[in-house]
Amino acid sequence: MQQFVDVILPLPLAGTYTYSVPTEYSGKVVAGSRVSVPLGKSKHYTALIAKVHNNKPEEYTVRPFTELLDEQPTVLASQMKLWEWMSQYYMCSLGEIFKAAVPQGLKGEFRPKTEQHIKLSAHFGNPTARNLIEQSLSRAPRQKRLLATFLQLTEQSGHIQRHKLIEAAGVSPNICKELTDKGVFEVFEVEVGRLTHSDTPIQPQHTLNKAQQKAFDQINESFATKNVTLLHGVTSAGKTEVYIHLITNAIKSGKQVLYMLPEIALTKQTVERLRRVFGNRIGLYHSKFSDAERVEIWKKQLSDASYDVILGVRSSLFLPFKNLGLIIVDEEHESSYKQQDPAPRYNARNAAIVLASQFGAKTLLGTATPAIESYYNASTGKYALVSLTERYRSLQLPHIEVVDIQDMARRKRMTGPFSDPLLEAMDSALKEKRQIILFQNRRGYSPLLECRTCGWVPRCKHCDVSLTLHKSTSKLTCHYCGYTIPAPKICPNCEESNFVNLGYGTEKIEDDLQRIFPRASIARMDLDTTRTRNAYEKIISDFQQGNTDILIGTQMVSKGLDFDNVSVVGILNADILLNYPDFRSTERAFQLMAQVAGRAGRKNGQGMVYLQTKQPDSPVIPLIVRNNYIQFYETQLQERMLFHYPPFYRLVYVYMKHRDIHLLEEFSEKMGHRMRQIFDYRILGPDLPPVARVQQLYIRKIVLKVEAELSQYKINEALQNIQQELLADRRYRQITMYYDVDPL
DNA sequence: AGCACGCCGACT
DNA sequence: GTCGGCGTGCTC
Repeated sequence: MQQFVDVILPLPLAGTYTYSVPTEYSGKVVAGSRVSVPLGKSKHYTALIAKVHNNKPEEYTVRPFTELLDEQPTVLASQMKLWEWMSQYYMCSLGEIFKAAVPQGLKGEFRPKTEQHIKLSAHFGNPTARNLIEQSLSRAPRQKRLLATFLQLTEQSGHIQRHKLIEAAGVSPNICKELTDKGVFEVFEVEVGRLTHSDTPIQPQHTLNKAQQKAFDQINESFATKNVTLLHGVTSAGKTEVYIHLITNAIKSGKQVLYMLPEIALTKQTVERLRRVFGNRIGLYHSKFSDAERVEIWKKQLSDASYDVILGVRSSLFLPFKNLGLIIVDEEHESSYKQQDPAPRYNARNAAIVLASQFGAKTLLGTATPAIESYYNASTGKYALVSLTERYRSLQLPHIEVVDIQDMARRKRMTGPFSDPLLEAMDSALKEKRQIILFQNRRGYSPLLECRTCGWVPRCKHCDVSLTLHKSTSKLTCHYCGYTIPAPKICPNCEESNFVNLGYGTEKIEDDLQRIFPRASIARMDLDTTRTRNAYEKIISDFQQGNTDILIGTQMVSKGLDFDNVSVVGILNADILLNYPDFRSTERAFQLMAQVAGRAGRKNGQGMVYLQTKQPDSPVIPLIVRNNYIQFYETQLQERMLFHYPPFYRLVYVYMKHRDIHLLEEFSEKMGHRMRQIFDYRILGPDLPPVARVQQLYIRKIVLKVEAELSQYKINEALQNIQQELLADRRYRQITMYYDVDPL
């Protein structure tokens, strides 16, 4: 009988596509195997078989697939089960999950990962191209813009990733093709990534101290009755040691373990600690790994010699497992477990719990500052709760001093962003050869450049935000889309040269500090200084070895770094965190400040934390000072209940994007109206999101708040029906819509 | 996503 | 009339 396969394509297409099975492959195809399929006139893709069947589709002529690429499935049935749950719950296509889950090397046509880059054609010098802009492209504004963007972005390198160029110019890919067809651009492929390996000799594991042993026992006990356990352990309580013992147990009973960490906590330190115990039985999965290595790990997981332990980031939960027994989600409160863009917009912590339950495995969530939702689940008995309150080797918690910077400024006791008490503490720390960490949640030099004469502020031309000055490169950059222009010398509005830098980014803080402490060695850790994996490791190891006295950073400095010699931590401006316009701002501020504070006072006495703020009376401040999580949790829970937020209500954000603001407004109003008919008071908006325009596209957002006990399945179904209904109108076809379920 | 098709405005 | 830019819609 003629066989057919429904396949998932690595494209943002809603459903599956059906191909016939060529006779040579009949009986050999199974779900999870990859096939090469033709699509459209000349394209070929690597697709994944979702289903094998005998039902011939009647509405169109079926084409046969070209080649079966696997003898054995590349994606196991257990993985597909997770994908299906994810696609339903997070309202995204299987294709989008396929794209995110499977390394490029398994999707592409067997060749190593390449990127398409654009350069000017050989006979086109830069001057010729500029000429072209002026003259022959005068009737093609889109192509002109693309070429201008190209010239601007490739001043030094001469080439750029095709995708990035198209995005930066905000044009459709067609425009790029046209310039290529014309012979202005040339496309060439750049290979990316190669793998590395390291070996650490195996050492016996440490024994647990009394408190750790107690927590270990309680966790094992809890697993008898609960599927999920929350380990609430103060910073430096040695949670990792407890994890190691749990992992050892699981391996002994023949099970696999997935140990997840947020990206920035997965440092060399953690890896080496685990390698010392588990040697080659542990596999790493990190987003900065080359694709070749990721393919290798994937294949190893499919083989009989799969790793016992996978230590990895968010996406590691997509790896093949055959016999999963335990998932550990460390720093479970971390927002980086939530993928924001692109789809699938999933929360890896929650998806891990689903994955574990599909295997009949247990999940352990660990953190010093649990997410409100997680602690709520623990207190209602949905999760078990285990506390670890004693710091390892009885380290003292740091003393936190709140500094009112408004009052300090009035009394002339501020030097730029630094208060006198902080400077004095830093001065004596430096004299004692102790180290300092300064935290400022803003990168760049200055978030706002303003003309003193006329008040002009440079703004991104694609997005609805002001540009941040980066002094080291003399450029203004948009932190949303990356749009970059040279910093102006005179104001384009009034032609005066009278700029003032308002606010402080990490770069300016580094600058100012070097002037105050000229002999101190200062390092900065933020997105700009850690573009490559090596740069990141170098900053950390330099600091650890004492080569750096002061480390300035964004939230990167708050995570999983164990430094023994830090005696002073400065939180330069808590107000940026506290004033964030969002229902989670207090939670985030508490978590971040508690984590940053936890970096101080590791050895030799008590550390000091200086918490600078203009709002010393904010109710969350004393809770941070006393490290009182429980009270913080209770006040937050009250607010969440009062204002209908998680964990009592579930949120779904509905986003709509389009180039034409009028069409978008009309559509979003209709959408809001239709949603209200079904969900009534649970609908807010449509509204403008905080950044209402990104890369030439206008954005509107509708918020859906539903009682947590209502059926998530039915809600998603209703939403999708409304979408289908409204997009049936041809005029709205071009509007992009997507959902963010359980947003952060 | 990427490509072909076809509408429409500009210019010989 | 024709050329070419660029939006639209389809791909099993």
